Amino acid sequence: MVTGPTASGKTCRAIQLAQQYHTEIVSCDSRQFYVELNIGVARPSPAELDAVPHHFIACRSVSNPYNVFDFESDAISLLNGLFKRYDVVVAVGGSGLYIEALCKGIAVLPDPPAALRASLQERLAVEGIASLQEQLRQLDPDYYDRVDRCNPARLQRALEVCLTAGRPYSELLKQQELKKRPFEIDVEVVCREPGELRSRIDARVEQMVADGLCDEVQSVWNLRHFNTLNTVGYREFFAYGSMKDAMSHLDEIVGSIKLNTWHYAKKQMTWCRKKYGQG
RNA sequence: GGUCGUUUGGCCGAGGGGCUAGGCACAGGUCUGCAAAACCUGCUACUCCGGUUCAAAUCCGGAAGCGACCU
Repeated sequence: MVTGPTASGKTCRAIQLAQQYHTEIVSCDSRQFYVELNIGVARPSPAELDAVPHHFIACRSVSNPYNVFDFESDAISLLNGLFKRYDVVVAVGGSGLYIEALCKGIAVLPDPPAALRASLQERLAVEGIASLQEQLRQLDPDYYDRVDRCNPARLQRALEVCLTAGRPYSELLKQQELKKRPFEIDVEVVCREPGELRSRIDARVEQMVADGLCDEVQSVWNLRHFNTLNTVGYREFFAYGSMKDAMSHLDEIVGSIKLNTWHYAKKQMTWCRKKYGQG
């Protein structure tokens, strides 16, 4: 497993390893799954994809979103197949949660009905966060004690599971055992000095623009309401009402993309530090 | 040289005698189905020197910087 912050050189390292072991690559990148997203998510180049067989690149549409659970089951069945042919398989990605799911498994939880999700969303808007907090406190006091109570996303998630299952979310999580994978996992974190990483990010953003990022954004403009497009490199354009409007502020957009990418990289480093003691 | 105005943290920016907004940046962190998401914590500044006052970033003088206009 090759991981690390964005723009650290994971793709390159993964290809190098895959060639060394004469094997294939499984991508664990929550944005490179999508066929519509290429330049802005730094998908490996055609030459790179050609050099080593890659899985889970451009295999889905933004309008048909994916989630960690789906990824975990797809990845495990894929790996079961690959391990019949290879002793080693290279996985690569910077999406921490996806990597954790692949390495350790993820709880099997009931699928909440879409209507429930929508109604929680509406309650949040109408009644405010306190209402969700109070309900969670009643339905799952244990989880209430340790969640980020000000985080609507977590509150909603916990509530939708509690309400769908009829049991506390924390209890369902506790029942999950860590899966023992039928293979060993070595994690390699690709590290860079902060200053160097920042320069690499800036240079990569410039390159994306030179490679046609604006055209790509234009091509997904009508898909912007999909959450998958709430992504650095795209949302900075969507903040403007139209592509034309955005283009007249391109310098500012490029500046925000660089900064937001840096923020993202820092969060990834925090995650790697906690999970793997590096980064 | 003169007149008027202005000076708030790394940056923007409110306030305007005691309670020291807010935002951004920066630093650290949380994490089991939207994760390139969402959220949390830290960071106490009022140009300088005097004065008035129990108390001054806030009022009064002066200095310096900046700006505008005048000569």
